[in-house]
Amino acid sequence: MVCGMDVSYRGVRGAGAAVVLSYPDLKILEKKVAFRSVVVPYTPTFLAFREMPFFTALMRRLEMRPDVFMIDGHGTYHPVFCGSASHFGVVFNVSTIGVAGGLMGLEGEVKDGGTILLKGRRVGMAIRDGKRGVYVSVGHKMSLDLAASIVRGCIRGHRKPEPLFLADSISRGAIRGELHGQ
DNA sequence: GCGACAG
DNA sequence: ATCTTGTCGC
Repeated sequence: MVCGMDVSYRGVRGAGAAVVLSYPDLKILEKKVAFRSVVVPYTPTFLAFREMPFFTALMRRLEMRPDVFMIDGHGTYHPVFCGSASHFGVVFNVSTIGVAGGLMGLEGEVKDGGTILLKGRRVGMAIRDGKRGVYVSVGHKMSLDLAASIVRGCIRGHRKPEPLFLADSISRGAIRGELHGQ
């Protein structure tokens, strides 16, 4: 089972969504949403501090035990090799994969074909389906090759792999729905 | 319609 | 990430 997690915002309010899918058939097994008010502003390379409260709430609500978590953000592709996907994996001691739509332009960053090197370390891979692709990096307890293989196995005709595509649309629908309930 | 993308 | 509106395309 693979679980996609993402957070959508509307002003100070945010909605986090976790979607558990079977693998490799990608059938939805569980969905959870958690609302919170954010207190931490967004600062590049510190995304985890803003999103962890949502992930923690979602982990409390999840009933299933996914084998791997897919996070909308980077893993080892980070100044200190610890992006939000890594941070989350370490805190909960689970396997994680970071998937993001773009690079940040970090110091010591080199693109070697589809491979991303950071200060000489192989920290990411570009995975493309159509015109634009996504960047995959290891979060925690996972090899880059397996992470890339799993992400490829979750692509279903969208730029983002299905677990994140679903978590993204569910969290967006949830935060917009909260507006209508006020 | 839904998703991608311009901007 | 979000705001907003239209257009192109499957």
